[in-house]
Amino acid sequence: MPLSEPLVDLVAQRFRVLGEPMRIRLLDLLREGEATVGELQQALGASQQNVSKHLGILHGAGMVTRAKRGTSVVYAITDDSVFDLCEQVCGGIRRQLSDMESILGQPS
Amino acid sequence: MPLSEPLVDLVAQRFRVLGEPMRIRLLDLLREGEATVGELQQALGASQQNVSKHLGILHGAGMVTRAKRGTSVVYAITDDSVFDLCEQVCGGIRRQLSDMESILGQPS
DNA sequence: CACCTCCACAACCGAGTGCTTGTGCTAGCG
DNA sequence: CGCTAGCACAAGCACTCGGTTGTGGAGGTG
Repeated sequence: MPLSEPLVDLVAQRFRVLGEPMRIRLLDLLREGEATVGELQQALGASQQNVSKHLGILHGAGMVTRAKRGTSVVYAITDDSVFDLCEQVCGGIRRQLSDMESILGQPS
Repeated sequence: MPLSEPLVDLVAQRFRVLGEPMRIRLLDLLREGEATVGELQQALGASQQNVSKHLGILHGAGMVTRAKRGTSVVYAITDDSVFDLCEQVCGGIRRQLSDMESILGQPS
């Protein structure tokens, strides 16, 4: 049976959140542990406002947690299952690359 | 160690392809087997050009295969692993919903 | 209290994208 | 050969979105 329309929208919205390189990089940095906005900003070399904006989107999607510690704000991964998604995607990319190489390796 | 920049872009691009409701619906329809553009168009109630365009994007990402059969073009899922991704996302959505309900079910 | 740090929110702009309209091309059919 | 069906490509338009700039507020520090 086909998926319901609202569920389709939710799934698409979730994928769209992960469809930005900077957000992928933020999640990848938070993979090693919690970090403040300043630390992430320095690690990425981006503006503070931009980093904060993307972190807000990730927080709105429930993928990261926000906690105030002193004057700083600490972000952390909510659920490690996000990395399973990235792992599957990386696996798919590797598979396509190997297919490409096997084709290029045997010219007509 | 952090992910390399080109890999981050590839992963984000892949997620972005799945970040459109209509493409999710197309993959969901193809889940039951191969189908022509006209069949998918009728099932979705969308324009033929729009369906063809999204199918082209899915084909460019290597997620569906294209084959000409008579005057029609038949599309099919390339790799079933795409559905594992959707399953994980749906699982995450269900988890968040249950968390929301558990919070709303216990008012302060 | 004055000052600075750290961060989030809002407005703006340029680029990307989804959808529509229009068109051309290929394959079957009488 | 003329005609239709089925599909992909291209241009145009409206919308979304990512990035920058500007600003305000919360929380330490002297």
